[in-house]
Amino acid sequence: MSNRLNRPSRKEQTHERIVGVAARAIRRAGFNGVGVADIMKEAGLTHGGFYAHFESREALLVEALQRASRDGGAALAEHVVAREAAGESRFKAFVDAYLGDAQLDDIEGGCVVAALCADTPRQSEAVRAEGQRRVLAIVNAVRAALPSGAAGAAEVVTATLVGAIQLARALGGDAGRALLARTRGQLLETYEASSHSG
Amino acid sequence: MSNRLNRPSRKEQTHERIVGVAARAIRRAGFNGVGVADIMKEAGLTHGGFYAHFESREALLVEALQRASRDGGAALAEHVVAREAAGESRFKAFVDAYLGDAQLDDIEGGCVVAALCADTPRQSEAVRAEGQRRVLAIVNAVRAALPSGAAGAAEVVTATLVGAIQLARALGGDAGRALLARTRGQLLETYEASSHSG
DNA sequence: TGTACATCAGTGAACGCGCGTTCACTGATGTAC
DNA sequence: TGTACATCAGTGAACGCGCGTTCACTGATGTAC
Repeated sequence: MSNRLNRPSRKEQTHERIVGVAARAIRRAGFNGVGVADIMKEAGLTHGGFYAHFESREALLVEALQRASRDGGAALAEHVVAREAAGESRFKAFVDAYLGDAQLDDIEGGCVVAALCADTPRQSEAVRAEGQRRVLAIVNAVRAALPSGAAGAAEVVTATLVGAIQLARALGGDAGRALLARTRGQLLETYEASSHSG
Repeated sequence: MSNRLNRPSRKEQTHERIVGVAARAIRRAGFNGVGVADIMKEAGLTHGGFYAHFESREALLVEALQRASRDGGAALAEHVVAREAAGESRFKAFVDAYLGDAQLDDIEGGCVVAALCADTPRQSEAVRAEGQRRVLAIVNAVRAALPSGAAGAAEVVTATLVGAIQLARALGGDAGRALLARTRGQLLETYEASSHSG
């Protein structure tokens, strides 16, 4: 709990720091790629204190998914707002940010659904449930960014965005950047045009 | 080596059986989700014999990726050939097979790129290199299935297919099936139409 | 066809290691007076 | 403001377990004569 000035307590600050580290770690290394001790060490702590903050490793994974979604969404929204203010269409700003070359190497700071959705069906019930919420969240974000006439395409566009980033990362380097560029072009052509004609 | 009748030796048969089990296991449970002992047990063997067949666990992963790609591709091709013979367009047959409802629950028998491409950047150099080849292979398969006028869209369509299957599996159940159905419709509308008009 | 022997695929115990989790303890924090 | 004490966040050693890997051995296979 916070103290009476509503400032986060020391423990709350530590808790948030651990979750923040974990949110990046699971995107970088996957659910099974980092251990409790790694995360605590990266947060500047020893592993023994972990269970004062979380009931289990799995409980941390659930919090980390939410946090990664929040952080990733915030970064994306910031980018979109800036580009929209500069006169770009919202959809173009969204697509350029989501499929930007900077996303190729920034797995740990990027979209949590792209990084982990293929792995959520293999996780425990609690993690799967949180994964479902993260998928719905990104579909909604895409719907809000689409031209109004194309709102029905939110799921397909989300699939394209998520798939393209994954394929580009798997290819890496120039081949990955080329795939991203082609996908950006195709998405804008398909869905911005459809909103003008429909 | 094979004997002089060119029949696979006992050891070769066992090797292939292990690789086949592993090809399914990595799709089901992920690269980090199954151990050497699990795979050997599922192949009806004890874990001690593993290193008579593979230099390391990683070497098995590379072989399993190739094998999963071959098996998944063969199943898909069979389906496409049958539907084409029944008068369907190749692209519709391909999309309906790849995004069929049966794919929702059949992760271990489905597309290896959809199951594992998000995880390959986190693996060793050898596995990543094999992952790149698997991505190129599926892009080529999609290109061959696209209407000739739309061949340039092979990468975007692959991204959509891979992303859609992953999102559908992460959502599961009715929501997943609905996403698949919408994506099938949208892909046919977008790319079969474009081939008629262009 | 039958026997003797070399080959070799597969067994199962053992290894060192890192994992998630527990717990008795420490030392800093912050309240009470 | 200063001291005494209770609280509690974080420490670090220890646990049981399962992992990838190794290796001495076994028993079946198949060739030589």
